[in-house]
Amino acid sequence: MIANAMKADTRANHDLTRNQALVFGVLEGSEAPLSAYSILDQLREDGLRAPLQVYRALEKLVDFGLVHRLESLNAFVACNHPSGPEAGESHGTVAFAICEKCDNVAEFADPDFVERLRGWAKAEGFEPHSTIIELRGLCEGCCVA
Amino acid sequence: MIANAMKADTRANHDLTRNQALVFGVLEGSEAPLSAYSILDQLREDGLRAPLQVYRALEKLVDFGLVHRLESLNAFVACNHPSGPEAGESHGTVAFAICEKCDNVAEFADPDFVERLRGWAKAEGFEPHSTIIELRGLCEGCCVA
DNA sequence: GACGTAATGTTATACAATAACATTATTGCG
DNA sequence: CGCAATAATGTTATTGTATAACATTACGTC
Ligand SMILES: [Zn+2]
Ligand SMILES: [Zn+2]
Ligand SMILES: [Zn+2]
Ligand SMILES: [Zn+2]
Repeated sequence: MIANAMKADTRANHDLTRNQALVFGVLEGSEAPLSAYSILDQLREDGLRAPLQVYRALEKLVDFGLVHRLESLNAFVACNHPSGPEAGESHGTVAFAICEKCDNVAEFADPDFVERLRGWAKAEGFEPHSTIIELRGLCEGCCVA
Repeated sequence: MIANAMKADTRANHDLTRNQALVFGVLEGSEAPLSAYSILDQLREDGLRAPLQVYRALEKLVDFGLVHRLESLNAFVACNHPSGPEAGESHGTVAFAICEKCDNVAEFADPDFVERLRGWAKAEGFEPHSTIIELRGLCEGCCVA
């Protein structure tokens, strides 16, 4: 699968440490976003014992652009951008659509939308260093049901 | 002051209970967003003892549209929409620009980019029930300094 | 006054994140 | 290699955020 090859690449590019690789692995294998503590629970067998070990790995992974933090959930997801993590996106603005029924998270970036936000900021003299956009609701599958 | 009169009106319209009025009062009097626990600290003299008393009041105030929750801060602010709380805004989409130096929060609503978001959602079949937009950065005053 | 509903008070607990400190790899260089 | 700088790890304790569960009290309505 091409997407997996790409992910393996970016992972290698960043030379993930053991803990980072473990945490990233759990997130990659999960459909839904996960809290740091539930990640920890899945890594007890691998020797992780303390929340801090997970939080430290997450911090790096977020820096690398491999993982996103969802502020409205206090949870984390592996990057699932259509064009792959870091394809010019990792340092751009991303938006998330979070289904409250099935926990699916769709990730997207709309340049026009971002441009409009930037326009408002500029007019106000506000200098944004990060932008959080999270839609909560029902995904297509859960909407009809 | 007209703004205060307006706020008093909306407060009266909702017939705030004692605890709700106390919590709202603290938020109105604060420049920066406040956590539930720091609100509680300011209300010990008034008889409040437990976090739940504050959280319950906050839940109602958010429902009324008098208060907003900032997801990226785990904190709350009194509504400061230009046209006043509930001026057609309370059930619309609002965005926040949060200064990380002085803690000032600017609240704004841009119908155009809300429309654009809605367009994306519709195309994806996603039915949003709430939208979170938070810009983190430096406000005009802190930007130059 | 009896009933349903909403608000309140209280205690205990769950969940999320960081502080502080000791230890161990890794890397780059003289 | 020997050594210093840097980054990653491990561990314990603590702080901060939010809710569960249950008992009680006020309030509107018939
Ligand atoms: Zn991404
Ligand atoms: Zn869904
Ligand atoms: Zn508002
Ligand atoms: Zn500022």
